[in-house]
Amino acid sequence: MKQDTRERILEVAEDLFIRVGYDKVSLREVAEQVGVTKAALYYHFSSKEQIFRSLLQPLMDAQKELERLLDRPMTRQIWADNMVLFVDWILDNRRLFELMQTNRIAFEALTENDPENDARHEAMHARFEAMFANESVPLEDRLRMAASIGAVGAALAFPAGSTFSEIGNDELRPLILAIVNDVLQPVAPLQASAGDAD
Amino acid sequence: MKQDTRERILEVAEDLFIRVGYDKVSLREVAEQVGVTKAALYYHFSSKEQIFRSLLQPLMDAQKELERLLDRPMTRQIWADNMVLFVDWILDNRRLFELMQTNRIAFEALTENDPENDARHEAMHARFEAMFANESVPLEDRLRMAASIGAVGAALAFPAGSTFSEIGNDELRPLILAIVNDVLQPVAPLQASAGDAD
DNA sequence: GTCTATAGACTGATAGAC
DNA sequence: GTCTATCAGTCTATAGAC
Repeated sequence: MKQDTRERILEVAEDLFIRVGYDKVSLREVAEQVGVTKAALYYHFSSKEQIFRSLLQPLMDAQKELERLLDRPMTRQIWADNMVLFVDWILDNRRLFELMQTNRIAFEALTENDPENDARHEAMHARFEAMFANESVPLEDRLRMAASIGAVGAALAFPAGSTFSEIGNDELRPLILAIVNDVLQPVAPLQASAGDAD
Repeated sequence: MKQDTRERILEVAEDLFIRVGYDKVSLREVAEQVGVTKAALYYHFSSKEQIFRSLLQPLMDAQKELERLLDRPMTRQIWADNMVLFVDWILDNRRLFELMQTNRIAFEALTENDPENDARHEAMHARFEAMFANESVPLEDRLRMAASIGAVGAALAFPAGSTFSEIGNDELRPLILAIVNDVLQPVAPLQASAGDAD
């Protein structure tokens, strides 16, 4: 029953960071809920930031893949292909995605202090901005690309409470892909969403 | 040139809250950038929270209207009508919307301390949750309603920098309404987006 | 209206006993 | 590995002079 303390810390921290917010959560609060003292936390992690970083590690890893995807010429069709991968990743990391959504600013500040990932993260930001500002792509297309991300985000972690959190991935996936398909309206329908259009 | 100090405080605070985050911004930082001392801030506002609250006041006011809209039976068509109003409101309050998006948690915590608006805000939350959990409405429809909000949000305040902030409302409005239309696929096309479908 | 100075309450983090 | 005790730093907010 008494699992590894390190993992209990991560669980409690993730829960509090999502519900209360990273900045507002004190280590005293985390320690209390885990059932140890603050000092015990510092045995397992070198800082509060390290706890946050540990939680976000899978996201940092996925960033490398994302970088590769953003390197292709951006058309609606290619973007639609990317979105399928994006949706699948999010479905496999729903809590993590929620953590990132509710602590966007703290997450950004994090990478700025990270000498290793900072360059990569900043490059990714620049790539996004360049993509959305690229006037050789119709404004409508760029808007639809941005909107498709937002649509997926809201479906999986709606601002006002995680409303669809009890719906299973198998049920959500085709519905979300169909929505993405409708937003992007690519030439060919997305896999798994064929025949789903209205 | 030297406008009212009170307004300069609000401007600087809004900018910093959006870029740095409400929790991370200290009043010392705000005062410095305004060109006064912390104490001067307290002459104009009773607390840090009051500054935030002043910035969010238009949003609190809009909440009453929102409440009315959510009180109708929820079909895709009605939701589509609501979204037109929602898009128009956001287009008229883009900075404010950005402030709310980047400080979602701080915003939520705010209303919890507000005896007047707390009941209203909580009721609105409950209404949203009930709406998205209402199993008499097809899951697909509920997902599309949530997604339409996210799509609009991302188009107007994308996580990675406010990318479309230099595009004018007149240009954005029909494009965004067309996207909403595609997400919701109501029986009749939305106004202003007719003939825009693929 | 704005200042200097400071109170009072946290916070993240460390030292050292067990 | 976990504890008690404590430090140094930062924050919001206030008191009182000008």
